[in-house]
Amino acid sequence: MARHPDHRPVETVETAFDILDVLRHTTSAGITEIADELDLAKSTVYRHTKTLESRGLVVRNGDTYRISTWFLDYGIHVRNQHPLFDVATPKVDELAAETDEKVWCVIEENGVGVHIYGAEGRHSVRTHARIGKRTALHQFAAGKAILAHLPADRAERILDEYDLAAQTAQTITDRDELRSQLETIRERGYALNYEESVSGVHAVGAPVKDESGDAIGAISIAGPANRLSGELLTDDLPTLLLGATNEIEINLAHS
Amino acid sequence: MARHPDHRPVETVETAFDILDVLRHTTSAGITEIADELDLAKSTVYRHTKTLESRGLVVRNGDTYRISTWFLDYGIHVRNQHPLFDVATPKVDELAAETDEKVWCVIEENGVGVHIYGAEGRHSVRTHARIGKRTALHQFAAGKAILAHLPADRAERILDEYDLAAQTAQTITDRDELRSQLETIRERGYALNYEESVSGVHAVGAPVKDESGDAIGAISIAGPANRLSGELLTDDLPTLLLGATNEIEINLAHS
DNA sequence: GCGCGCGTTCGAATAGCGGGAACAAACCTT
DNA sequence: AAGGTTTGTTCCCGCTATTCGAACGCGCGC
Repeated sequence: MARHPDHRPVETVETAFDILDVLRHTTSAGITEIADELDLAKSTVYRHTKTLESRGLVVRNGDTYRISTWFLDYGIHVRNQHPLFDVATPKVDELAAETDEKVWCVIEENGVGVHIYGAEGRHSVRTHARIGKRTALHQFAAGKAILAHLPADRAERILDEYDLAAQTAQTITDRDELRSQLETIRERGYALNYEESVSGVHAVGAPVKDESGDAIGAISIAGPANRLSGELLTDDLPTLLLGATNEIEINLAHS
Repeated sequence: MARHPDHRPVETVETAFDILDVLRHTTSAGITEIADELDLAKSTVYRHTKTLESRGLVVRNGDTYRISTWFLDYGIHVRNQHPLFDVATPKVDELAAETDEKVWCVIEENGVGVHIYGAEGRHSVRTHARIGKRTALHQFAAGKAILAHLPADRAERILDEYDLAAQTAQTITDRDELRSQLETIRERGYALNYEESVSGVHAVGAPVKDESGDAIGAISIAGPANRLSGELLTDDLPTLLLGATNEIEINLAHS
């Protein structure tokens, strides 16, 4: 495990997923449209698309194709078998009912945060977040909570890779500032987000750690900035949230 | 469109998805395990898996791999952009709140029913249904409602293909019986399910039709057999349900 | 400590992928 | 109505990229 052999990827597989990516971004597209976009011969795209269609992975609608609900089956399966899902879901529901705000369960995968479950409170804010949404870890409360509780070298490598892109004017883009925030987060156990991912939205996030103390995910509570402020944001909600994540960690260890 | 050209599929793509299928069924597997299952050389599986990993489509955990949450992103995207999703979701929630039972939104794709959204009522039965679940149309209320409102030739072709496999002892396996039920369903506008998909569970299903009168999906209400019986099952719930699907159809036409 | 089993690497052979050109049908435009 | 444009579809050839099998090195457990 030292050398870099030439690991050339299987190009045919890459083009297949390139095609699927085009279909994912364009809702529905035809053969020529895809071929133009990817700079491939029509015949190549044709054969690939027919292959995917025969597997049921894309669905034909007249002369255009869209990706099929098999991906929903694959995706929900992935989510449901994640160790955090079963134990976190009921707690997320509880938190949403108690706080009346939007509550998310986020896991870490390859250095990004993935929203795997969300519960609506009665006064939930509507953001563009949705199940499956991937967000850079430094841009939101749950992500920062995860980042702060990852092994130091992994955290640094993740920061190297994603380079602190800004999402709003408040997003932390300075590495030193982020480092000191992460330190604070480690000390008090939870993270705050002041309009760093969506303007007008504040949030609290707390990590869910495994036996070795590394974060495998996080839970967050988000709401409008004017409602989530003062002691509610810095005391009441964190207390509630930490209680929940603590319970989740215990259940996680015994499952 | 008469001859049978030799439509040979792209085999490399097929093996890639064969690998993904193995990973989907086994939670997590190693290179050799996959290679044995598929009768492929270890080196082939190795290269494919590394390709999928470099795209983030599978995730490595020590020496085993699992499929990644990208499929959740793909899948939820497919669901959200389905025309039925946005208009059906609020109605499904309403029905669940009003009836206190489990309510599902199902769409038809390639002759199978796909559960794309479900809402819990306070007394929901727990079945093995979940988002993304695919079910043969003849086996459940929503599916029969769809089948009854598909163009006759398409419906027949679907029945040819799936051959009326039984799910419980009550599942309709006789084609003539099914045909006469579908006729009844067309007349009264809704379908009933007496333990045909899950023993102990009854359900009502009604189709959602597009402008041309063909079903694109259906909504169903399911609950324990002893609670869902008598006039509730044959009168009250159908009335409620048909009101909802009617509204959905109107909203669908204006969107 | 020895061996089985795992992931990993390499090279070689061939089959299968990709491209381009040509066809057919549908669709506008005129 | 006719011709031009664009689409999906088919065919075939050449070359490359995929596949396989064998060999290596490592770690785990018997």
